[in-house]
Amino acid sequence: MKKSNLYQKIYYLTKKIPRGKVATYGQIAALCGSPRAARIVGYALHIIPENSQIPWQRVINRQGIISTTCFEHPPTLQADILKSEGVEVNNHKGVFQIDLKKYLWRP
DNA sequence: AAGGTGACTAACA
DNA sequence: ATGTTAGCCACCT
Repeated sequence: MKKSNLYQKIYYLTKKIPRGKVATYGQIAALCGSPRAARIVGYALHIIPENSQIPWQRVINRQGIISTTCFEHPPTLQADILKSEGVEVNNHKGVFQIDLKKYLWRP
């Protein structure tokens, strides 16, 4: 069950992202104390347990773009959930983008 | 055990 | 501005 301390931190911090806000992979990594572990954050969310209660949809890349490739969690679904939480998601020709100036979580 | 991979970034050309 | 390159580091095979 227990993966690694880093993963636990990632999941813990992701849960702290408030509704209506988003965070970037690098941001989560930095809060974990590993500023260079952005890719690990992505991987951690990729293998996220289904019943984990973790708001994976609130984590996006540095450009404010939804970058999931996971078949179980497609960008369309992520965009829908975010919109339902009050986050503006611009569908720019199949690329879902969010205004980080407005919606980036600032701890 | 060792090499490959990726829901990333920042730095260059 | 857009495309390419190189670091990154825990997990997977």
